[in-house]
Amino acid sequence: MDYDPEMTAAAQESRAWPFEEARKLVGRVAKDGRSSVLFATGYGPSGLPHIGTFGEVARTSMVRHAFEVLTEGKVATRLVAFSDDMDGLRKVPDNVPNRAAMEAHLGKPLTRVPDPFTDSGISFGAANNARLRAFLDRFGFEYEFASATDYYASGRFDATLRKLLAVYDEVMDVILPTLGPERRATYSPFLPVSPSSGKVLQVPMVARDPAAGTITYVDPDTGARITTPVTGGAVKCQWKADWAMRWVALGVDYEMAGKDLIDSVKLSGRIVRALGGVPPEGFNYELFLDEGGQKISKSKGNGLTIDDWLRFADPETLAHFMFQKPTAAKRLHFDVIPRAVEDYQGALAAYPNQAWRERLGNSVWHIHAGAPPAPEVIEARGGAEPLPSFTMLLNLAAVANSHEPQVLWGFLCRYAPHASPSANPTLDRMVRYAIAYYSREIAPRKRYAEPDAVERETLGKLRDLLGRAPADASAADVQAALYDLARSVPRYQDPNAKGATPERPGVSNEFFNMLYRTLLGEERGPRFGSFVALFGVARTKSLVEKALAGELAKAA
RNA sequence: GAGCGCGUAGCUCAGCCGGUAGAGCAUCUGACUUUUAAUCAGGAGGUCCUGGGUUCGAGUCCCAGCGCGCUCACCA
Repeated sequence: MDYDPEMTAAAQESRAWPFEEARKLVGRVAKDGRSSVLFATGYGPSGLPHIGTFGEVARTSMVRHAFEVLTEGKVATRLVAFSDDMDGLRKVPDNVPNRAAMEAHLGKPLTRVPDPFTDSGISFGAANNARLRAFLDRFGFEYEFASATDYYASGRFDATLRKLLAVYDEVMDVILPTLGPERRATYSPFLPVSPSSGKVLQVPMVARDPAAGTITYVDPDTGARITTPVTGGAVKCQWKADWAMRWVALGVDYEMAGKDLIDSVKLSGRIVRALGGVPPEGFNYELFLDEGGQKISKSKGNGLTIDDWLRFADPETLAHFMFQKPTAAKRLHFDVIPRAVEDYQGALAAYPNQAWRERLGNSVWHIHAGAPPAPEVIEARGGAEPLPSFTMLLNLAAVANSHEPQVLWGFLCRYAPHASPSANPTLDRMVRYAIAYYSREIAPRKRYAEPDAVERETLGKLRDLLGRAPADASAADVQAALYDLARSVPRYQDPNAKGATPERPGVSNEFFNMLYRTLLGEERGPRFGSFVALFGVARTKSLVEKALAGELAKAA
């Protein structure tokens, strides 16, 4: 891999946050002269993959790439996406089917709970892991997936688990002062998996033997006194101890976390020191809030899911959102998507003409690991033009009242005759996204007006006019016919219109506004002749008939 | 109680290493169109929360305060 000297020079001074983060690691490497660093992200598969998990992987990847540039590729890097899938199922999620069946598995490791979404016998933990990986793969992240269940069972944690048992008292000294009296009575960094019920138990230790590597507890279901090794998957760690144990066992150098975990990061760091290790670098990003300013959480099911976002925009736009100010709380809901799309496109368009200094602060450099694609252009007005903005496409979808990409393409081709879905794949995706967004967010809010007597009569004339018009009537012809129709209705006559004469009155805006209100459910709309030409004479006629039958106003 | 974020135009926000305050939307004016919204040109609008400090110079850095909000204090 070659690095542009001007770029690496600019990187040393860049104040973009991924570089600031990466510099912490540069210092760490300089200290002990090691040849590789390990980045980690955590994931709890107790619910569908969280948009925050994507954010964490995206942001960590940005730091990783910044680090590689700073060190000119001389230090190897790895990124582990670690799934805490041995955690006990605490609560049946609200958004799953077969909730009653799932109740029976409360307390068991997530990899021992059947997935409620499928009948394939796969576990809930494994299924959610697969869902997360599918998305990370779709975006093209480079990472190694790791399952806690596998790591525990395979013995990869055994050495560190024994060490944890040896420093048991120190760990208790770190954790106990932070707990309330009730939990303090039962706390243990080791959570044995009950051989009788299969549940992950939160029980106090009655004895332990560091030399043998065993703990002893009383099984709450059977009352039996059980001695078990802490190794080999018989025991899982309580999560702050788990985090610390994992950091030490894997040698994690960098892991970021949400600000709700600030205290946990501190405590886990102290446990790492008790284990004789050095806690990883990292920082705390602000949380994502829903529309009402509440923390987005999988248990509440509020806020956007990854799939939600991808119905309306490319993954890159979500990565762009994640790049922006990770230390500021951000509302993450449908309304922010169009803006993220436009900002991303703007950043992509600006990139080629920027100096390195600006490029390294540009989100697209970080999103695309230093190699952003050339922005797509559209042939129009005899030259290459930037793509129409997403809000413009949304406007088009709204005024065209259409759920079909072809109708939008009809409008677009008037502006750019040489554009087509095959020549402009990005634009084609945006058209589909715009329609999806329109259908989801805008169409349901339409309010169709019930036509009054005069309006009904006028619409009746319009229906007859459309019935007589040829199927391929031009926009101009329809427009002219509309004006003539409106001229015959006193309500819509406007003697003050430009070019109006007493014999041939002008037409007031009120006529068109009436059409929009009754036919499109909007206050404003497109040039109606153009709309008819693109939407189709027959379809417009049936739209008018529906309005006359009161179906539109009733449905809304 | 502890920790964190935010406070800039009517609204949503940007503002990089301190150098005469920006964008989008909304609004207003004009052009164009047979008076409609995929058009164009232009205008108006700000005590950058407050008070100190550093500086030749502060929206930006430091200190204190006010306001709003979130998170953690059970679990992960």
